[in-house]
Amino acid sequence: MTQQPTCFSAGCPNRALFSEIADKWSMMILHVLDEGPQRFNYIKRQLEGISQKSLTQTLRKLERNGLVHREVIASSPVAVRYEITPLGRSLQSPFRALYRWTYENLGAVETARQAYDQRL
Amino acid sequence: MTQQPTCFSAGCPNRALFSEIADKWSMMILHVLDEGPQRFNYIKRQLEGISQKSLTQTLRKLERNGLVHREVIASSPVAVRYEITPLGRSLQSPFRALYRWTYENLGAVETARQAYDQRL
DNA sequence: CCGTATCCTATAGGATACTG
DNA sequence: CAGTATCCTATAGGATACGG
Repeated sequence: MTQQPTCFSAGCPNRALFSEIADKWSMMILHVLDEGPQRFNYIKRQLEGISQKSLTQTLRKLERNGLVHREVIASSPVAVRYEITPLGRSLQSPFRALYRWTYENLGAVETARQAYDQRL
Repeated sequence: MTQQPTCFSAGCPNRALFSEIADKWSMMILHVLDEGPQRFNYIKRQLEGISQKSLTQTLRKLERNGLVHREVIASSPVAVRYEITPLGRSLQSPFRALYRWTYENLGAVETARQAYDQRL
């Protein structure tokens, strides 16, 4: 254990939380909601390739973890607003740092892949 | 598309790279290798709960993406050294930022979960 | 010691159909 | 519109056995 607290044990709640949080859809949804509150189908249209089921599941997970607020507006037909919470907002900068890394280093990674694949 | 480049299309290589990179085991392996080059079974002992198969797969993926260097030392029995590359090192700070977030906000997340679960 | 090969199971997640 | 319910498949990943 170093002074920077890290945790490798199987039952570690941080490890579990990391697994829940660091997935593609969560990151993309929070990014969409960063612009402002949005409705279910608007989010769905932004995320090419997501199924309705996956979107619902991911939104529920985000809501349960306190990263997104869900508000039902009683109209006909019903409308639902999803809004990022302050806690969710605080997760943006780590996410952006990771995204920026992929953006800046994609070329290096692809070069490495070609080198690896040609050594076969 | 905002000025901060992000990409939501299904075929986006950044999106794929993010999915490959942002997993629990990759993050933990890079952290272990941050101390210095290590051997297969040492890494395995650090990561409670990982199977040999998963460790091999993840190490290969890291190697292919240029984040880890694998060196076979011809002895008997054979030894293998895994070493983090400069590219791998550059990924550490985004990872640490994400880990730090889980560490600092675990309490808030757990509170949110209790509130959510009691509204049923 | 460091794997590969095989089998097996659990889970994620797409497609589709239906509802308040 | 915003889901829920069901089915179905693909993939991840553990357990085990064996090999260089």
